Amino acid sequence: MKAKLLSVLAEPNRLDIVELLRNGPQPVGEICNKLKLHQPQVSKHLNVLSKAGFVEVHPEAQQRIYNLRIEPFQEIDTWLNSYRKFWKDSFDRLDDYLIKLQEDEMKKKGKSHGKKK
Amino acid sequence: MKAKLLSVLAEPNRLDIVELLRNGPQPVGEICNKLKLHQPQVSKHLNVLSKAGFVEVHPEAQQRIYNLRIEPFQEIDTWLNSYRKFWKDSFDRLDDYLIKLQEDEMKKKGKSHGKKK
DNA sequence: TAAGCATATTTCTGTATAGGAATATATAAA
DNA sequence: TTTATATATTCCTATACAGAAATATGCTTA
Repeated sequence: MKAKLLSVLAEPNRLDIVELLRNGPQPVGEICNKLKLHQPQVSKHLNVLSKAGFVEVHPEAQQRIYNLRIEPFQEIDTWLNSYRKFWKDSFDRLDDYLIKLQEDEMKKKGKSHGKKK
Repeated sequence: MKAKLLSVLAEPNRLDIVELLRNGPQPVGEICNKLKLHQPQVSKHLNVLSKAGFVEVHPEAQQRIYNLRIEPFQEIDTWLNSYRKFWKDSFDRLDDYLIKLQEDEMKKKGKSHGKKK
């Protein structure tokens, strides 16, 4: 995972553009109108998004229709996966803690759900 | 989803710190050594991470042990969810396209898997 | 209380980049 | 071929922020 990929989405207007494009492909003008941004800025942001692989463009007459590409999101998803193990461990530890409380308090019945340690 | 959250991870050294903390809690000095960073910079990055909720600290004698918190990652995960629908639609459209090719080519058997349109 | 280690904070500087304004390019229509 | 529309590009400026160096704070032990 490169920080560069995240930095592209870390700019508020750029993130807005990406979120807008979730609804489907849009020409530049539409994006300007909906987000109340000036055209040159939108073009520049789209250029950055394009270089990072977040969007692709399809010319249509004088318009240029931009749409999202899934690959970078999948890359982020894959990266997040390496943290899911960490979450699970966290929950295991919480689980251990709750079970310990339970045992300390009443020492009567064993655990009812999975526990690793 | 706030761009602010992503911007915190978009800084390379900060991302490195986060990735390091996946392996477990670490005192500041350890982080400095392992990442070859100067202590004041690490403290400042940790401060940013802390304010954004990515880490929490537990003092231990003169040391301060930092560890990851799961909430911001869950937030990112939730945000990514809203793009999974988009992926699915993308795959559906690819599916449609492949099916259409297939039909155009041989017009014999119907589809064998889910199709929305 | 003094001394030592671990960490935090402050100040300064350089750099990257987002936005504004003007202009260039490309396609379509008259 | 001129004009209009849609988008891209260039140049400039201001701001945010990461790193360096120096210093401050806090905890521990003698």
